[in-house]
Amino acid sequence: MKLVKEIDSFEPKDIFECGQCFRWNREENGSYTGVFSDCVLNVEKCEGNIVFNGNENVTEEKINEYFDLNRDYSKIKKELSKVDNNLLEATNFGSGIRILNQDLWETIISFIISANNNIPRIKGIIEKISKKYGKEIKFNEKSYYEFPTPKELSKATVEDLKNLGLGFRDVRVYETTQMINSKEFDLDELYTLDTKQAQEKLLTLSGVGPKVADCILLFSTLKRFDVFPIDVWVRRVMNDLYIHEQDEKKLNKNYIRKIADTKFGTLEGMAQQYLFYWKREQSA
DNA sequence: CCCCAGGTCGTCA
DNA sequence: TGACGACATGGG
Repeated sequence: MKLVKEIDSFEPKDIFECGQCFRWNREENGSYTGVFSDCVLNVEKCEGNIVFNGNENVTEEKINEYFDLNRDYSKIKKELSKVDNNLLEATNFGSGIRILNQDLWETIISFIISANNNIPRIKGIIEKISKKYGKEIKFNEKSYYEFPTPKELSKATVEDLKNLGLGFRDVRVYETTQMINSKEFDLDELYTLDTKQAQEKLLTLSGVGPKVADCILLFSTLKRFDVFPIDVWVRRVMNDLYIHEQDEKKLNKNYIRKIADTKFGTLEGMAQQYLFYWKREQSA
């Protein structure tokens, strides 16, 4: 299928390289190709329009949902840019960011793998998992692979996972997969909980701590903006911009979170993403 | 050889 | 609670 849309606040590079997703890759012409659910899709910006080119499973409805097209990002940026000059600059820099509605299960496993890891390697591991345990999809003569279902991934032993290069995360991915596949952990229940409760429930999964839980809440279909994932980059940018005191407070996550709460309010998750992308691209 | 990467977990005070 | 080291792997 092919679809052309005029969309405000939509820049492929900003969306796919702001750290929220791991299955999108840049093509030579600057477009991006990726896989979500059973869809393979190429996204390109041409003279202000967004061109979507995908396999037969892609529909406009799925695109609207996945790319969060029913949300007014101009309004969010306007709101955040009123906070201070830092956010003004950060939202201008990443003005084409949209927070994707990614599959909850896939997001959980992806961010467990992200722990103490770097983005290129995270992408490589997820690709290997998909290739080995997910269904093949053909698109333009090439093979792509769906991210495996819990049932499909539950066939992987700890040893299998280790061989894919997961490092010390092999046991955690294994245990969490078993918990979800057996329904001991109910994914659907998360949607019924408020953010705080959902956070606590996510923490019961193996390999999910505060940072990973917040990323899951922010980047999946759970879509909570009232979280503030703190990793090394966010800590760095928050220290640089807002904390000019002793080293003790600089290292304190709760202190950073409190500043984020009071400054950014219920949009703190969005603020985090603009700041993360801004800071990381600058030092790249 | 070092250090680092979208941290979590177990342990110990 | 809060600090601290271990934990695999690959790239710079």
